[in-house]
Amino acid sequence: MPELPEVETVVRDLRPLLIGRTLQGVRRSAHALRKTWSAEWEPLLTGQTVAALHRRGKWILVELGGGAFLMVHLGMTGQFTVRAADVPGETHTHLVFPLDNAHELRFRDVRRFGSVTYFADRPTWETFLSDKLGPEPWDMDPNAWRAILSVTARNLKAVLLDQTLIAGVGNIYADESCFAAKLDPRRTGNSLTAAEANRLLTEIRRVLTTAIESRGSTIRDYVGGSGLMGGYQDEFRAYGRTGEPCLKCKTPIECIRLAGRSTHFCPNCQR
DNA sequence: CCGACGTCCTGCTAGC
DNA sequence: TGCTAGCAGGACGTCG
Repeated sequence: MPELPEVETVVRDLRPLLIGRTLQGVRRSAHALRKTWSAEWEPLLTGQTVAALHRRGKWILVELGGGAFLMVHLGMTGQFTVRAADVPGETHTHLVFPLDNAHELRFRDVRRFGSVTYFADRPTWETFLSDKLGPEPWDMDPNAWRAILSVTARNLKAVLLDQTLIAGVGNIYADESCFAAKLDPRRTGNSLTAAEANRLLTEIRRVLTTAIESRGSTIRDYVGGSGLMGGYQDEFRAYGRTGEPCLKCKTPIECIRLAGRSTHFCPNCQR
């Protein structure tokens, strides 16, 4: 669910709520997350002060004063929020970190595709992510992007969803980026001209930046770090608009299955 | 090696 | 009105 703009919003929301706060301990539910939470981490975290929050792709990194990190992935339905301790926890809250100010850092995840894991230091998580994540969209060198596309027979949708090629794009923003770039998501990477590849990267960056400014998109579960919903769902031009008229040419938006995901596009504008 | 597809999990709803 | 098949912001393992 949460893609780069939603994860970035969570991180920005959490910074003023978490930095300088001390973790008082850990409470957890009986349910297993995608990656197992280890009880051995709990004494290592307790008493640690939050020094910084970072985002890399769709991953959140909570940097602790002692040099260790909590690495969080929200999966499809994850929520990572700070709430007053006297506000009752919602169902599917799997990890609770009481803070030193009568608040709690809470990880809630209905489908449990998300995870929270502990890393002893920065090199350890950087190594863990190194073979999983390509560059951030704004760090992607246009020459490298053209090279990536030129050597693959996969369709654009599959390329955009592949986190090892470019980090942070998910199902919503893949569709919105293809629409903005006027490219048919069924096109193969190696069919794009250099100009088309450049256009796609430009539009990915623009769409993601605009979505961050709107605090991301709330379809169902997503909320920011303080519980606020996103606003970019009102700006969708392709995603979720099946059968509705294209906002440019009135042609009904089509929905097909691509890379195993529902894919929305305008068959007239996107070529 | 690359690309396609099933699987993990729960909740909601479109369509019968 | 009531039921259920199918689908949902993701990632990863397996198979051909």
